[in-house]
Amino acid sequence: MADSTSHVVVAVVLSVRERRLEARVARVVRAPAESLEAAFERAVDTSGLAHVEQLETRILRDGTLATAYLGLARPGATVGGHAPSGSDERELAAAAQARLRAKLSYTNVGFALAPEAFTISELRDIYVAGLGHDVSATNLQRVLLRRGVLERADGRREPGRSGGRPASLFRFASSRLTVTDEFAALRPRR
Amino acid sequence: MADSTSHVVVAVVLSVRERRLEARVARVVRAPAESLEAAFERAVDTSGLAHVEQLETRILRDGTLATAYLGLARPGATVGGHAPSGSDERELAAAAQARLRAKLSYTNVGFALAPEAFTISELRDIYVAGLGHDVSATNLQRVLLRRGVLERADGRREPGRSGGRPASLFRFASSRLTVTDEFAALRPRR
DNA sequence: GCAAAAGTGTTGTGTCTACACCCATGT
DNA sequence: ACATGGGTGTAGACACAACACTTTTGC
Repeated sequence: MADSTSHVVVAVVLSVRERRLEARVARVVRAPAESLEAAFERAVDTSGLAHVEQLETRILRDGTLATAYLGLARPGATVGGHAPSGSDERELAAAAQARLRAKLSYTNVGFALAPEAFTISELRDIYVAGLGHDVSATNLQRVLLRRGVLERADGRREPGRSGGRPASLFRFASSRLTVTDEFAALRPRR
Repeated sequence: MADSTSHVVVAVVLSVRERRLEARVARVVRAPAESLEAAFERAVDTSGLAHVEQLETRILRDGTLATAYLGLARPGATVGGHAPSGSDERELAAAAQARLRAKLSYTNVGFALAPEAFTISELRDIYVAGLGHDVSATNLQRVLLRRGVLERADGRREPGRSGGRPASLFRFASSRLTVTDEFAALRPRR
């Protein structure tokens, strides 16, 4: 572990469970001549991941060189790994959370945390967990529809025993990361 | 170089010269137990750099593990290194450029490319080079002043022989990276 | 009918682009 | 006087938050 010539790949996988953002961590020593992606795939079960991106490379407190990746899993996916433990893992988990938080605002990355179809309230819970602050379902719907991130899906969700209007279902229009909020400032002239 | 156990730090330094964005690249093998920052400082003259951040880690085509950094230099700083050559270096330079371009829009990172004091036209040239598209001096001034990124400096620039109104000087309010455009969307409720 | 949950209408605010117009200098 | 470059005024487009109101269900 503390071998100064070895290279470790750390996977930080985030997902929303029970309205909370959960982080799981796994690490693997990259074999010589092994690609970073291959090492990552040995670290976690990538079949449950809807999005992966590189986070950062640093030297851990024990002297190991480590490259961290962020993975996003939809609810219910089996992820593996363990809860972050130790300063390095906690810092990397925090970095992953910060990255997710920023990208939720200006990309469609929510697709990687949401199920296939969902109501706006369910999506709201996911955004609240990911962003760490309250979000209005009303405005969330309007913003994401206007940006073309969401589209209506067939069917509705029947209300529970306490009643209420049945909710329509929505889905993400794309499952590939795209930047949706071209910055209004300093954009090219038409 | 192609030793699969060695770790290389690649510095990509961007600066604006003659209204063009120029990239210089330097690389260094990181010594065992050497920090990433120390290796970076061996690669380039950091005294001329106003901002540094990590770009990405990848395995180069020759099999070497490489961690790339982006450095930004003000005009006239002596940088060292060489023009990007080879696919890897060109791709890393392109990644650096993309990163700069995005950050110019929503941070104050322009401070790292601009001299101490400058006219709006001069700043406009820097933004045009960094963004790769045309920018209106009128709106650039207003956006950056409104965001508090720029402030007025003392003095004016005398016109050249072709005449024209003398230009006032401005400076960046801060020389530390800050995100200036909190995304209007999905921001926390007050 | 009443409570609960979902969704729409509407208003106000802020930030941006575009462009007309005014200002200060050299020749 | 006129050209040149700097800077301001202002109008219009757009995206957002906030909140009142309507819709659709269970009980």
